Amino acid sequence: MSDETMVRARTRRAILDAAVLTLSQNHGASLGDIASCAGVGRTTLHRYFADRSELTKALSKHVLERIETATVRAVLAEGPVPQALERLCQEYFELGDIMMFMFADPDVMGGPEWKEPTPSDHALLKLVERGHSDKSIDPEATPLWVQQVMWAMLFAAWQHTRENNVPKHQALSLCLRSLRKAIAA
Amino acid sequence: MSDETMVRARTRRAILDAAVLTLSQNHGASLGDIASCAGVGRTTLHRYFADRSELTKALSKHVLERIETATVRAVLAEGPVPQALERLCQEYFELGDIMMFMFADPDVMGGPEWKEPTPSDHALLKLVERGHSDKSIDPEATPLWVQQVMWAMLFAAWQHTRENNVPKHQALSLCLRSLRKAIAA
DNA sequence: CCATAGTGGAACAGAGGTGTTCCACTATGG
DNA sequence: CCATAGTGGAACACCTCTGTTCCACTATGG
Repeated sequence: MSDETMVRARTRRAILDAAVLTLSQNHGASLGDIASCAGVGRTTLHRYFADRSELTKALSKHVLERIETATVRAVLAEGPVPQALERLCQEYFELGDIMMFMFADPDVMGGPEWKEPTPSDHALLKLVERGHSDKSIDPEATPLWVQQVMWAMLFAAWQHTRENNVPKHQALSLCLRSLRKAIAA
Repeated sequence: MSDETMVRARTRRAILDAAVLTLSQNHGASLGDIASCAGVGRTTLHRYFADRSELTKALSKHVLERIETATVRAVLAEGPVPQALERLCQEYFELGDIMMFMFADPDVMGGPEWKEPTPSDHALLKLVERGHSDKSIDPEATPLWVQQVMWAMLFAAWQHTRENNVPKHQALSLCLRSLRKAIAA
């Protein structure tokens, strides 16, 4: 796994990134579309991922990893709860294509690793509980609901930039403001 | 168009409803899937909609109509702004499959009638402006952003019932509460 | 220089969806 | 009763995507 050549690692990464980008725009894209988006022959794609299901599996793992590292970077355990949640949103907002890809292609989130809570889920759970303790989060808002609302708001922000040609920073600003108010005590 | 037999009108409606239901769950469903979900032969489906693009077109129109009637029922011009928005959310929430279908199948929203603002869009625009006038809506929240957030919250609520087995009334209650707070002044 | 890793393209068979035609069946109003 | 509207299913050719095989090409380190 990790004893791959530099070249192979780079190609592998290029294919995964291209898959995210292509599928985020066109859910029904063919493997040929993905390959050419990655600047790679379809044959080469099959050398790295034998069939579509394997690509999907790797893609799922790839997305999870990106989310995990983004969550870690937000250091949710530190500072006031509202600010921590804001940092998390900013990190997730940066993921961009990854996010829209998740919404556009629900099949990828069908694996067993998406059913059970990830470390990210746990970190957010703890954060919300902390917010309940120090009265900074609406007691009616359960951790699961906060999570749903956060992703929905991020989706809204990206959609806002796409459809209404709003600059990213402005969309993010609106997103953070609305989310903060929505779940405030 | 309107001089259809009762039988044909019923079958046509059954196919459209089945298409919404099927495609909301499985974006890549085949025409055969849709036909059998409607309790109809694939041949019959082709009698009503020559090819897939015609079905998509009719589906787009169907969805728009459902949204329009829901908007009308919310009588946005009457009563306090927050309550009016709440009524709108409740009406949209009732659409259920229609909503999730829209998010699951962006292709349907690609037609020209989705680019330019619909009567529903206009009604919501006026409502938000009224909310700005009487200080009941956050002045930073533009009509377009309010719209994005509303749909995102509705999506979150439906997702919340699907994934977390939360009763619909509870999800709707959370949705209304969070939306109200998010865009309040 | 050359052995090897990495790649692209052509070609193939298989699977599944699509659109069409044709025929047999059922129900319903005149 | 029977003519007609409405339907379902089988069969068909067509298309696209898929997964695979095979061969020729390029680059790079020893």
